[in-house]
Amino acid sequence: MVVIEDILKKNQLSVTDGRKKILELFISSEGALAHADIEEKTGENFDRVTVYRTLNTFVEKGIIHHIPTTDNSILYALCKDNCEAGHHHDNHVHFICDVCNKTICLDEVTVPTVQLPEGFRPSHAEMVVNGVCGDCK
Amino acid sequence: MVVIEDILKKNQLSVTDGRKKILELFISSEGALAHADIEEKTGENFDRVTVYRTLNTFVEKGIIHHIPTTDNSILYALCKDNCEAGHHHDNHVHFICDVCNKTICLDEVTVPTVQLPEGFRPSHAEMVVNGVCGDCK
DNA sequence: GCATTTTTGCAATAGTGTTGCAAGTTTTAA
DNA sequence: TTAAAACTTGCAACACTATTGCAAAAATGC
Repeated sequence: MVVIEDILKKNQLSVTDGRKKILELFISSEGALAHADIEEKTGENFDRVTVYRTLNTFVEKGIIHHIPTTDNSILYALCKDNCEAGHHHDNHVHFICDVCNKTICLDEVTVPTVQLPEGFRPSHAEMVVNGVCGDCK
Repeated sequence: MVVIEDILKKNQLSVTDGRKKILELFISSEGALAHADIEEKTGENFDRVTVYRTLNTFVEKGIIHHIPTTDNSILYALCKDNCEAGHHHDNHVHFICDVCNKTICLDEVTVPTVQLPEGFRPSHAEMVVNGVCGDCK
């Protein structure tokens, strides 16, 4: 797939097998992925360390973003096109399905602003909703 | 302090040095605490395992609750009185100060409901706001 | 194609959380 | 007050997750 190489090149990254494979995984998967998912789905082809480094690189370049979770695991999902290196626009709500356990970016649902107490100034807000997703209902 | 022992007894827990010390810590600290904070602040007096088990016990009994974080660490904070074992009422917004790094429960700010896409049914929502707190402003 | 730059894999290390078990402490109730 | 029962603790061992340094390998630029 040429498209995948282009994404890497556009972000000034060397095109390597590992990066292509991992990026492909993100593109073809609906929900968010954890490090463990990636290791599993890429088979035994890559070193754990390579996966970690690739994920970090992708986050730095703004190709994927970090998703907050309630249960203390790290999840990643593809960024939309308006994300740039070091400046994410991922202010949407994340949804975790209690049934299929997928984490889904609700790109069309933005995090609402809340009224904070006197003296508090917000800079960023995250929201995670649990429940049953459209596929599992 | 007699009050601390009463809290433990009310929750059918044996009164031990470790539990008293850790509960005291929570009561006297403003923000949320991580496992590491507790180990640090209780000195070398307790085993790591004891701290883990005490925290789990407190969560089960509804004395403290789990706070979601963006950065994959586990934080705990005191529950308000209306929390009971197995049934938390901690649906308030949590605030993380970018300056002092404290995590604060905004008990008076409840998590807003958002409009989800067709077919999604929510069961629970968490919200974490970053920014500058009242003390650091 | 060759030199430079970047990435990878390995080994080692650190952090975090859990479990089994024996020893110690707290509770209960006589 | 004391002894048995119940519970908690500390230790050792283990598992999982993540990071770093370094040499070998691959990708890039010319």
